[in-house]
Amino acid sequence: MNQSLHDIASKADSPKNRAEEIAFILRDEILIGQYRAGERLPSERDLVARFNSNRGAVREATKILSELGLVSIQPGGARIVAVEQATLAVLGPLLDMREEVRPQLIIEFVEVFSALVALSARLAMSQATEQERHNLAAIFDRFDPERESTDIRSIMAEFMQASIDIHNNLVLRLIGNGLRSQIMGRLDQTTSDRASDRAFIDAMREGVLSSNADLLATTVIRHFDEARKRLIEQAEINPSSLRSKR
Amino acid sequence: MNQSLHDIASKADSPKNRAEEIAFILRDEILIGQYRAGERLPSERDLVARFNSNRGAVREATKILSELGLVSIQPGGARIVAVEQATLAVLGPLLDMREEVRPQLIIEFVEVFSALVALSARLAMSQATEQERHNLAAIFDRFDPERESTDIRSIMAEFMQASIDIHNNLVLRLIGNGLRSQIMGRLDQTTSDRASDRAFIDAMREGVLSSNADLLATTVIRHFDEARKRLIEQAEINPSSLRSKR
DNA sequence: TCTCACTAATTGGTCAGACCAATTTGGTCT
DNA sequence: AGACCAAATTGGTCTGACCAATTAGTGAGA
Repeated sequence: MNQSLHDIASKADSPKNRAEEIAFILRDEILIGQYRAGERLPSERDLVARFNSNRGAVREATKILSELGLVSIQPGGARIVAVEQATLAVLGPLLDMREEVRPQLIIEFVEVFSALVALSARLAMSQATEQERHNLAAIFDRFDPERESTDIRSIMAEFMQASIDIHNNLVLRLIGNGLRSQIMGRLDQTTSDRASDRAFIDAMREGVLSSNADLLATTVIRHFDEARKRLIEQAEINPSSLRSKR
Repeated sequence: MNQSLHDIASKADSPKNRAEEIAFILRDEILIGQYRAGERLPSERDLVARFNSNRGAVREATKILSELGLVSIQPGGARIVAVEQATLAVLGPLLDMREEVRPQLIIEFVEVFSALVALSARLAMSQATEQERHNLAAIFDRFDPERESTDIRSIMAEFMQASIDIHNNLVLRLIGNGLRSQIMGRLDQTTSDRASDRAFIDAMREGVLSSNADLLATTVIRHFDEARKRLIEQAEINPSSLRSKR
């Protein structure tokens, strides 16, 4: 019955219908590299035969792939597009499927996320009311070094969301949505230095309460920098082709 | 015959088939606010009647909307989702359709883009070979204060792409793709101080050649900050509901 | 009058088969 | 080799049908 917790936590996307089922299979095959960029996707009729389905469903599936930016559909044939031209929505599947690139990809995510959280913090500080700053600070009070459920990662995520609610930058919000839905929930549990976490959290709370955007932003960046270094160490211990071709 | 130039430049998306045609119309209606979030989308059969089409095409259209994150399709009916939960792909249409939010949206874009270019510059500097730094610097040599075709904006865009090619951060690249396809080409021509532009470009070139990531990043941020301030001034002169609800 | 259970209508999901227009392909001729 | 042409392939469009799940409506009972 209650298998939802596990499913949602890890490999997230379960197809809602036949079209998505087909689309996800093809998507994964493309991400694995089974087709090379520029190559032709099998024709709709071939896919119908392969999946024992009908053209309607297959067409909806290829529509999805096209929307992901993974294929380019034209009369005469559909062609595979390089992953580098796709949308953020391929990140999740990429994390699930390509174990070799996973460590590197997570590091790259941290690099970007760090800058975005720092930016969001600055923007929020520049226009937060006293009430909003107070609410923001309250997020950090949830941190409890004893309890694992309140790890710094979820606090960071919540802080990101809350700061976005304050400055209300739609561009930042949409990017945040994409990153959250693709990455969060697919990250491994990592052990971090709780004392160090405590220090970061305290610094951030102080930054928020004193409306010190610089302190806040630099603390955010320092925290993610530490996380990044830990990730690099792990990746080097377990050398799974860091900095490899994708 | 050669109408492509104009079309590509402004309102970019011309539907490739009936499904996209329908999808774009519905998308725009949703973005305009014709349906409120949570409301039900007309049934597929109703849409068939309205667009004089068939269910296949209509279903492909709603599939696209679902992929954009604008509607949530379930057996029993499809519902409109809040714009804030969509993907980056709604930014372009939003710029095209909602004149009132356009200035604010562009400012928000600049805020985010600034941080991302700065990040990209830092990452590139941290691992660029001498050859790569040289090529990067060459981009700035294209700037010519006399010729309008080489404005600082296109140089910045090219620098962003080139720096991404160096550090090869996929997350950053995908976000960059999304922003570029949605925003670039929809920005108005703005007049900027060519002398000031010259100064920024020179500083960036120096930053690149001396591998001074801090100089490079702060210059990028200063430039976009100036651009942002100009945009705010323009928006206040032409007061089209800045900081309004979306 | 309200609530709940049941029924009927609506809706999305799936499927088969057909025709068109454009592209692609393969062969032919120069 | 290269240009050209005809045939096969491919995506685009359309019709009509049936199923399963949801929703909305109705009526019985409290």
